Amino acid sequence: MDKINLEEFRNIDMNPFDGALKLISGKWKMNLLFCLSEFDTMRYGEIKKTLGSITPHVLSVKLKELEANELIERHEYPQVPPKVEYTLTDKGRTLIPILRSICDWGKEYCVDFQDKQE
Amino acid sequence: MDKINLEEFRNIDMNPFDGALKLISGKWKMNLLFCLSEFDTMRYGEIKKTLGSITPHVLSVKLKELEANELIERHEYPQVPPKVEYTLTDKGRTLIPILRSICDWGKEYCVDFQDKQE
DNA sequence: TCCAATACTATCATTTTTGACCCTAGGTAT
DNA sequence: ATACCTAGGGTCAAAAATGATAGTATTGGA
Repeated sequence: MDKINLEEFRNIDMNPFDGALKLISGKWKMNLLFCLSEFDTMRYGEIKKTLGSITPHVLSVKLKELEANELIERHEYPQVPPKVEYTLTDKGRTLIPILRSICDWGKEYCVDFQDKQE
Repeated sequence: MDKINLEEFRNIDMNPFDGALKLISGKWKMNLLFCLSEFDTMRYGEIKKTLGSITPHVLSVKLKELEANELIERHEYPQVPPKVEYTLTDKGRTLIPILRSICDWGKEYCVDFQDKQE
């Protein structure tokens, strides 16, 4: 009787949210962005070293995706051995506050993660 | 000659960042949190409807993960047909600013995603 | 001549994530 | 008696993401 029309009970536009996620979600992507937000310029090898367990393949795939989405830039120096530097673009830099706040949140709520492994 | 020790060129503590990601990354998870941040209380069916393409199985898996991490709470009403409501916990609510800023970022930088499909 | 250095690529293998589909409980309305 | 309602669970299957491993190019130096 007092049944409401469930077809339109309430709605939300997830598009901008999904759109953002499409660019920044996926393993390693946010880590890469965070790295570059902390250290303006990094070479391929430095990133790899900093992330530790990422494989070269995955790293280059992710770097390419981020570059395709214009969040990072690739600067190649014509020398041997090769030297390639990565930086955030202006668009990428607008993510810095978000990345920082995620890190801060982690500091507050995920500190004891390591030690809790029994 | 001027070779530096690459073993310690620079360092960063990714732990809090990774810790945070561990709780909120993965498909659907942020969407769920975002949903619940927009609508304080939602029933299982409402969430499913709002997210559209999520399957019941995946939805319940994700809800459980978020609950296990104390980001959301499950309130079950002893009635038939069943009624279960989900809300953010206090801890989960601390994510709201982050979720909102991601959405805002998406509005600014990912608006034309839909139309650009040719 | 051969090795070192760097930033990758290519080719699989594997893991992780996601989805399809059907099933259940147990009051209520028909 | 029986279909209906909701919030899932169970069991595969499929797809997507990630990983392992080895290899390439170039040039200066031992």
